[in-house]
Amino acid sequence: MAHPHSHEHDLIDLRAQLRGKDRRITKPREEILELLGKEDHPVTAKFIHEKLSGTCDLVTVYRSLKLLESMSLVKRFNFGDNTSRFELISSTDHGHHHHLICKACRTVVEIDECFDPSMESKIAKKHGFQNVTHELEFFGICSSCQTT
Amino acid sequence: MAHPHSHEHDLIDLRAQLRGKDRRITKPREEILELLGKEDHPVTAKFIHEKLSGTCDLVTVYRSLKLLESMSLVKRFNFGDNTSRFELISSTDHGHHHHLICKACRTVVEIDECFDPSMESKIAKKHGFQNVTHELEFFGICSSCQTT
DNA sequence: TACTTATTGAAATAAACTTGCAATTAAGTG
DNA sequence: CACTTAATTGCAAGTTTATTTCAATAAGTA
Repeated sequence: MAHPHSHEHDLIDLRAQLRGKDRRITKPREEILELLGKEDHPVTAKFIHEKLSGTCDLVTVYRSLKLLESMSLVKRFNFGDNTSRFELISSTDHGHHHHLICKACRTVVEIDECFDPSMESKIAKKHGFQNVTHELEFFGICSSCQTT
Repeated sequence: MAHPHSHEHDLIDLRAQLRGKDRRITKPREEILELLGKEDHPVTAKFIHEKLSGTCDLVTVYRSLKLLESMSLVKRFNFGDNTSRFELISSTDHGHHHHLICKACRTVVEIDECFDPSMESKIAKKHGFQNVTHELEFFGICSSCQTT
């Protein structure tokens, strides 16, 4: 699920959301958004820092990602290796989609399928929770790693 | 979802699986299994170490959990805070169930519902993956944290 | 341009987890 | 039961990921 030119759109979103909030449009924030716009899968802060090769500090990457996440421009994922991965929230699915991850080589495939949303509201009602969302990831062995 | 006396059963499993494998039944391993048998929800290595209060080192807890996980006696979960949590695999559901976590107070509720398993095989076939499993967790705001 | 203050970089700190190695101990054998 | 052997443990040190502190920098504004 590529995001062809969505990063342009996200830069507009960034400017719009920052305006009048005592926040600033900075080079690192723009660069991180632009880079995420070119990536097809969630990437780590370290990966972003390496790709940006010295234009800003790793600390700034962490801070920027946290900000972009709080602005709902970026979504944080967890693939079970205790490392956060980040993906641009696309306007088409509002960041809601899932992944299929190869347990051997860590290849990631984007998944469009999701289950019946009524399950979520059912669970919310049953346990008295509000704003119930879910995180769903699939794990398996990809075709190239099946060579036994 | 409590595990009333299942820890006894798991001690038997532990002994059975270790026997003849150049592995040993040790006090820390037994104690960790017993403790997990009394817990209703996934707990962190740190939590286990504190509960065991000095009977063994935190390093041993990490190592034991890794072993128990590899023996399929314990399952590792990830609730998005970059910390592994561990739960005894119950004989009834083979460790497959999900959780509803309060984003505010981190309270955990066990969930029995799951989606149609055909979705998994459909995804496996579509992308040429084998042994496809999934991790699904729900997040929301629990009733006591809704006081706005 | 000058001012104000959000943001950055660098170093220090924190938290989760792993590794190396000597000391300990489980479990088989005589 | 004592003896032997190697798996396991504890402790210290090391990794990795992420956060905090604070002086220096730079974005937005008058």
